[in-house]
Amino acid sequence: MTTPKAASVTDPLEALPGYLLRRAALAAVNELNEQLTPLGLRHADVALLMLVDALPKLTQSEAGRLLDVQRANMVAFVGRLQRRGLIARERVDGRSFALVLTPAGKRQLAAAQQTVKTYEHALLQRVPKALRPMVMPILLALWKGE
Amino acid sequence: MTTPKAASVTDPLEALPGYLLRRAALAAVNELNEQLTPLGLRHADVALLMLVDALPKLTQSEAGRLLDVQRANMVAFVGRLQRRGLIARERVDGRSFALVLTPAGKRQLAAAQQTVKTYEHALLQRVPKALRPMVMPILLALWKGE
DNA sequence: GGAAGATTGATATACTATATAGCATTCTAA
DNA sequence: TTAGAATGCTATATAGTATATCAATCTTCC
Repeated sequence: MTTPKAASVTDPLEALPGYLLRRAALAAVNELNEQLTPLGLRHADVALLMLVDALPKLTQSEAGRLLDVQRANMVAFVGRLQRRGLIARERVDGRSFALVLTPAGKRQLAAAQQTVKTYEHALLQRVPKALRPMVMPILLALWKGE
Repeated sequence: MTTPKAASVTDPLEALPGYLLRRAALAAVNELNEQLTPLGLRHADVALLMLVDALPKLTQSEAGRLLDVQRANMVAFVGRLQRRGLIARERVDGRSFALVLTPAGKRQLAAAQQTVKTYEHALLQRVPKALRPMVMPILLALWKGE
């Protein structure tokens, strides 16, 4: 009788909440990215589009702060979406612009929202019903300490 | 009276569990990495050390599968820890080796474990006591659907 | 026992995400 | 009005991750 291997082996990392948090997040983001590929978008793109849509007159660096993306990295990020005609920059100031969605951007966002909605729903669905109401409070607490 | 800005703005992304999951995980990993810098380790290093310690005779590519790291990327990863004298490779097969901790590796791991323990504890502490027992089940469910 | 296919470690390579430093321009506050 | 802060930007570096491919070795099945 051979010793059963990998399958039955106990991974000690799975006892660590921080590790689970990271693995769960990676798996989830990858899944979302896959589902977004038909739209030619990545999760970060959709996040920015949603942000710009929800917070009109949002500035490029304000968006960066909300998304935790360096000012320097926002340039190419926004630039790419602008080149694709999804976002426009409107001077609001001698040094900053407000980001706005173009009509095409709004359409793309609407499509992406559908995907995201389905994805988020499926994600929650994985959690046993009884625990589901605790998901958001727990994740918020883990992120910001409430 | 001016309109209050960024601080009071409602970020629509914060209503999405998937987004919270990712942000929480990023924040947590960054925090752990900071706490590990005195040891010259990154979170992934510690994960591998823990794995190798807990699962003796673990093979390089088995470790990769558990950590979800491509075989190709395990080469440099393990190589770096080997070059630092923390891990050794023992031929077990014409084509594969088992990974084992060197004495120095065991010492480094012990130190790292302390850091990790403190970190994991602080992480859990952020969650209100009543919700704490649900953290692990929820994260496991989000990751693997139970 | 031998051939076909799978597995392992490795190399090369590329792409994404992210971080820092520095710069010119513009705004804000003392 | 001047000192300091903020903004967008460039350049650059690093970490993480992905794919394709290779030679050597192992496994399976006839």
